[in-house]
Amino acid sequence: MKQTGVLELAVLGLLKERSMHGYELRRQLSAKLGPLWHVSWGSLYPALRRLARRGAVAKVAENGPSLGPGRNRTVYRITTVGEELFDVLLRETGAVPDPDLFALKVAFFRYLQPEVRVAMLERRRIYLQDKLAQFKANLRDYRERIDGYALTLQDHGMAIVEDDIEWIDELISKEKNLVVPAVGDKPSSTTQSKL
Amino acid sequence: MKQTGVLELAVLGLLKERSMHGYELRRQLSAKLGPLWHVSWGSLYPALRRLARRGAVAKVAENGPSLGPGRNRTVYRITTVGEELFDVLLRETGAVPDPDLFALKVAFFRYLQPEVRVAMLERRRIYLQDKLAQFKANLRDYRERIDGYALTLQDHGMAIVEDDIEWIDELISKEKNLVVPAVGDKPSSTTQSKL
DNA sequence: TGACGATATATCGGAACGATATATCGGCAG
DNA sequence: CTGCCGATATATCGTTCCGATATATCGTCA
Repeated sequence: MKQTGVLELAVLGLLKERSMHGYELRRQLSAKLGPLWHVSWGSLYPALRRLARRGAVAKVAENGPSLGPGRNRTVYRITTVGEELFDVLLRETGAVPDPDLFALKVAFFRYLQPEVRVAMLERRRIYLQDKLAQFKANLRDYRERIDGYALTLQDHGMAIVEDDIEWIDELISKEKNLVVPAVGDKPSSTTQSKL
Repeated sequence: MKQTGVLELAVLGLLKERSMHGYELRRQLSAKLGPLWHVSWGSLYPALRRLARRGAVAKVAENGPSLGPGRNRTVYRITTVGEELFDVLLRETGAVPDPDLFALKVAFFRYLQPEVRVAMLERRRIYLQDKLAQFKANLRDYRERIDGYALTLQDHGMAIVEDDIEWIDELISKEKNLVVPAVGDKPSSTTQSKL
């Protein structure tokens, strides 16, 4: 059951913006994520089929001669079932250990309310902090028994996780600055954020 | 064909140190890499079988009553075929896009000569620099068309890659300091590295 | 005209994962 | 003493995802 469903979320989120065929789906995705995640054909087309089988996406009537290069295109649109599925997948509570999946969720943050965004970021923060603790516990137990290469590997791993946490914290504080001030607060023009 | 062979390399490298059964293989691996990589049973045991089928590992005669808790253990040892395979996999030239695989290779650096280590690190550096270029090109082309979340995602992705490059550079310079000075060089006691 | 690269979809085989099942052992709480 | 729990240990199922590869058409430029 490796149904992380990362492909599903990606496809649905993009089709939410507008209908597309597989090839363009991939282009749009790599525009959004850059080299962070490279979708392979061997996963994209099957994912599209799975979604179609589930009724989450549907083929758009293909017509008109000469629809540009490639010609043999199958344009998909998202259905109401798909919209609901997208919402479920996006809001899904849980640790989200897969970095690709988390990145995707952030890429679709605009579909979430600020509170939900913050909640998700804080969940991620806890996960990362836990990972950091695991690194420390591991080094405490095995530092003597591993060589310098394994050590620098884990040290660098920790540094990356720490960077991740810092980034998450920045995102959280940006989100909080966007929340409307409570009654009685004096809004200051210097706290504006233009994310 | 996702035969990155990351499991194969891991198992062979650990069995090179000493014979072990599956459960302990996993413990040793997580000691070496910490939470960097978590091997699942669903991949470890099949990998062990694949290696056995290839003749790279063999079962050690299992005997004696009461061999500790769990009891039903199958201890594997590496064969000469396995030693050769390990060498091939470890030295294998190529981009190594999979970070887990690269981490593993570093974890087994002690089995490589310093020149080979440096060559591998420099290959990795090129790969990362290329990735950075891809980020830049992608932002150049699409910056206007993506939202702030996608932007910060890619920015952070770049920062991580830059950190990675710095780390690689540190490793490279450490390796170079370990190389015996050329004839005519005055060895200085301050350039010692105790990696 | 024909070579070439971009566009477009499809499929195959295999690797890895998460979940789960099963069984035995040691320890310790009741 | 008994019953339960957690650690030890192996195994398998179903699914996802990947890399490679095949196939075909279109536009372009020599």
